[in-house]
Amino acid sequence: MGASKINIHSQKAIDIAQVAKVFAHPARVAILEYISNHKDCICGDLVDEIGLSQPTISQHLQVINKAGLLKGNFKGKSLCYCINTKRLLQFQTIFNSFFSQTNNNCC
Amino acid sequence: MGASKINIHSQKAIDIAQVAKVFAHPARVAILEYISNHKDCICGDLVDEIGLSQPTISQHLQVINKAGLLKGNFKGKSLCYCINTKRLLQFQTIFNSFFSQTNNNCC
DNA sequence: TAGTAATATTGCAATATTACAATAATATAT
DNA sequence: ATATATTATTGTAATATTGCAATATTACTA
Repeated sequence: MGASKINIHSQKAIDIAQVAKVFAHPARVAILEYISNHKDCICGDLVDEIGLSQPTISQHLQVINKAGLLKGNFKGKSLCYCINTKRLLQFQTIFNSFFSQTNNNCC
Repeated sequence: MGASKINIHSQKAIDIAQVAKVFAHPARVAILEYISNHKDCICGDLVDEIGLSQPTISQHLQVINKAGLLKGNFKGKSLCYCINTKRLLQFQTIFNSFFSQTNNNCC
């Protein structure tokens, strides 16, 4: 019982849900916005900017990264988080195809 | 402490996250697809189609409904669930504006 | 007004997510 | 190599989500 009975769903539905989950938390939305608005890639101050602790930010970054949305130098002192533009476009495509397929009206 | 520290985020980020949450579960994606693919609005067999119990489907429908994505006759025997096209388009607009704003590349 | 057929609500259990303190790991500079 | 500055990981607690059984509600019909 309980949560997560995902094995009964189609792969397509699972994929869409997984993409949506990345954006399903305000912190991750804010992180993505901040990164994209700072071309100098000084991303260490996400903690100050967003107001969550460093481990929490790191966790959210991991979620974003696992979804393939990050690019850059991930290690050391002068690291650099950037948006993976190609992947983001894929996400947009997935969403828009879902939207256009769903945009019927029967009543 | 623990979860939900949403008061620190911008309204915009919260809005996007809330929209995303609707699509962040395969069952809800499947429900939306099923409804949109059945113009006759015979939606009572969502339970059989998706493989979750009636209360669970009802809960997911409630989430979708609270987001404003449903239209139709919600009560009685011959009810009818339909997609609220206008609202869905709003969702699409919100997502696409987020995508286009975020689609930078600094590396 | 019962009876029927459908969805909604409630209560509860299991899992997932979120958040942070403490610690570990990594790369740079001295 | 050691110190420093940064991010990642681990452990733990709290909240949120998911799912179903049991029950309530709702509208239609005879």
